[in-house]
Amino acid sequence: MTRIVKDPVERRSEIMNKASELFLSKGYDKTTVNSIVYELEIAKGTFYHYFKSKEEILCEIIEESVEKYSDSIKKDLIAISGAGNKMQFILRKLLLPSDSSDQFIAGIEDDENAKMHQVLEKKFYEKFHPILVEIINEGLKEGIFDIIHPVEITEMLLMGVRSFMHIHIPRFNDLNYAKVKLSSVEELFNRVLGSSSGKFTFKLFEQK
Amino acid sequence: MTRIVKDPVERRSEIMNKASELFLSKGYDKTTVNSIVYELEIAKGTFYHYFKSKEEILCEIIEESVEKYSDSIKKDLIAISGAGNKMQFILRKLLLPSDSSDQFIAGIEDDENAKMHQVLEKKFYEKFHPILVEIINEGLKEGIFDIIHPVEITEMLLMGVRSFMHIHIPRFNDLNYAKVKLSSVEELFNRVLGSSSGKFTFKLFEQK
DNA sequence: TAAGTATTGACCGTCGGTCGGTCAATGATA
DNA sequence: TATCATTGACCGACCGACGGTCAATACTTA
Repeated sequence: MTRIVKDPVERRSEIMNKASELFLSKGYDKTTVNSIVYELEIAKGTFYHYFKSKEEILCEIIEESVEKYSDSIKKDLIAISGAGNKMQFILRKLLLPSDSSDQFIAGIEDDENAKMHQVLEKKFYEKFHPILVEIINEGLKEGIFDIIHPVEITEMLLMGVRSFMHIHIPRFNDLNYAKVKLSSVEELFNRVLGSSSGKFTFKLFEQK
Repeated sequence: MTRIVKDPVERRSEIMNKASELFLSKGYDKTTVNSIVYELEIAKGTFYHYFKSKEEILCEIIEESVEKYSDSIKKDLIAISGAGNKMQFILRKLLLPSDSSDQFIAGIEDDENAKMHQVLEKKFYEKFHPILVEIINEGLKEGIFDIIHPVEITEMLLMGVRSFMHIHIPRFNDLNYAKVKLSSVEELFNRVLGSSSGKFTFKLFEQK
């Protein structure tokens, strides 16, 4: 029973980091508060001094994760001109896990992680829906998009594409497979945003 | 401790019915196996004689529920001619809770029901995706639809519309609200299926 | 030294799930 | 018809694991 006192800010993030790690490797349900506490060599009471429940720490981890991710994308978007290019950029980001420092976004095993998945998708929607709507409105002003209900249609597209990702991304190392799936997304967005009228065409792949 | 023996088939469905009732009213997580067993006045062992886990009975309930629902829609579809009409019919069914003897489909409170929601959406997708793809292929042959990747795009649309439902249906008693939301779905499908080319136009509302 | 707070870990209630065993119906045997 | 072995529906005390609590305790700071 060696008692170690740390800066509360540090301790708090220490707990969050370990919890993240375990949630990602073993899943939310199968990660027990006891195991978090055991690996950090702290008492259970310490955990509950910083977080009021297991669910709360999950929400905070995901909130932080999604926010960091969306902030970095927002920053990149500033440097891009034109709604068409912005939309293309964000679609690539959403579909290609790429440089993800954030592993939560790319995807988690769905079974036995229902709670985690639910919280993630909700936060994801909250952060990205406004971004997409803004881009679309910009495109409407530019006259390259053509759509009557941008808010609602973006809702459907965003959630649809997320589901699509969860189904298919695990197989994206097969390049032909990935190509067909990404072409489908291209087709969907080109049609829906009215850019098939020729004003703009999405290409999710770089041209060779 | 009065021991009552029943026809196994009857007992089994008795347990499933009570579990359904409780899952819907209190949610999956908050429904304990003990409470199911207590209300039926049977022993816990009896429950586990019929079902190997709490999750198993959830899966069976939802499987049965979704299957019943999709079967009834399939039956109705036979009597409808033309892919356009079929698509319109099925969209209405999916978006308007209507006559739902099946309460699971219409929607369940999402928080604290992550598991239930996950299982439901998966089954829902499995049953309805093939139906939609078939209708679209029919429409392609008829020449009224125009789409390159029907399988993939149907995946995205189906899941997108489901999410959309879960967000908005609770407020569908406000008619103006419902009208805007349904118009959005109309717009989405008209565009995506190429029916904006004039060959077919969806109308989710009856014309006045 | 007093107040405040970070830390401890024994303890709690509840949950899903187990298991040895009971009992009535069934059907073969003599 | 009387006997007995077999089956499987049913029972409920019990279990381990879980998330969560709380009074005591050690450390920091004013």
